[in-house]
Amino acid sequence: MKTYQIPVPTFDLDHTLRCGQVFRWRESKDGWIDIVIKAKQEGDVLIVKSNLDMEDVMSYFRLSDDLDDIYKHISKDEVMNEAIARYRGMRLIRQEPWECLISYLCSINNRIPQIERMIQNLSTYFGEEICDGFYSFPSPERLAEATRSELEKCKLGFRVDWILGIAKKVCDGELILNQLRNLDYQNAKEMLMKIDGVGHKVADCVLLYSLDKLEAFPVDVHIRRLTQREYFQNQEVSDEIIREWAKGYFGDYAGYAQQYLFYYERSRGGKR
DNA sequence: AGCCAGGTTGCGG
DNA sequence: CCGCAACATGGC
Repeated sequence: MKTYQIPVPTFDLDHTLRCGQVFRWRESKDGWIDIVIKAKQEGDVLIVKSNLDMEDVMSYFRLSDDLDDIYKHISKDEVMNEAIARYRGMRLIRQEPWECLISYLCSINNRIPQIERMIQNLSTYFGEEICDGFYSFPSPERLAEATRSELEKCKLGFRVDWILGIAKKVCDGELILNQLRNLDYQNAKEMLMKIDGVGHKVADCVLLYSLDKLEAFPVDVHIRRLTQREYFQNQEVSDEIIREWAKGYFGDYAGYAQQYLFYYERSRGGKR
């Protein structure tokens, strides 16, 4: 276990881990913990304990993203400015694509606590025990050799066959997720959407959260509700219209805008 | 009890 | 291209 103290100019660990993009981090008395990483923030310093190299930690938290420049690009209106003011320092996280894909398949027509439970179940049933009580996310190989009824124990619902199918594709080399990084956004999205169970939303999530496509703008119920209310005068417009609008309105960093708006919309509970 | 949740698919128009 | 229901699970 190595310890890093990383100076971070514009960064907020709490917002970054609470905004709904990752599903395995837990908050404890002394900071945050994932399977192999512990992290806490003291002022402008991020303190990390992990076996990872420093550069991997920097990469994971996207500490090289120029947030102030990104804010300049997406600060288009009062709604966006309010979201930025509230969550200043929130960064996207660069996730591992395989885990990201399965995680967002679990997100389909689901709630966050249950998504977290499914991922926890998958890990304890099919992952490897790293240290007592902590299990890694299962490998594609391990999931591909699982039976349907074994997977059903994880309470995945109708997602079981999709997940099995994807695991097999990855094992066969038919789907090489990291390769999609080399394609542009449109082409990578087309490839992802050939996968059974992957539509626009899941594809955009995987592209944004794990494949560095910052223009991806995942449209889910919350983003749809907020966008129609704040930008379309309560008109009902299709998701395709919303995606096209976001691309033109927010530009290359639409994905960052999406994350701020998503968190903003989800945490305005009760406030009309 | 019925509706909804970080949707997708397959169907009929 | 559009809208629509079904899909498994669980919380309110």
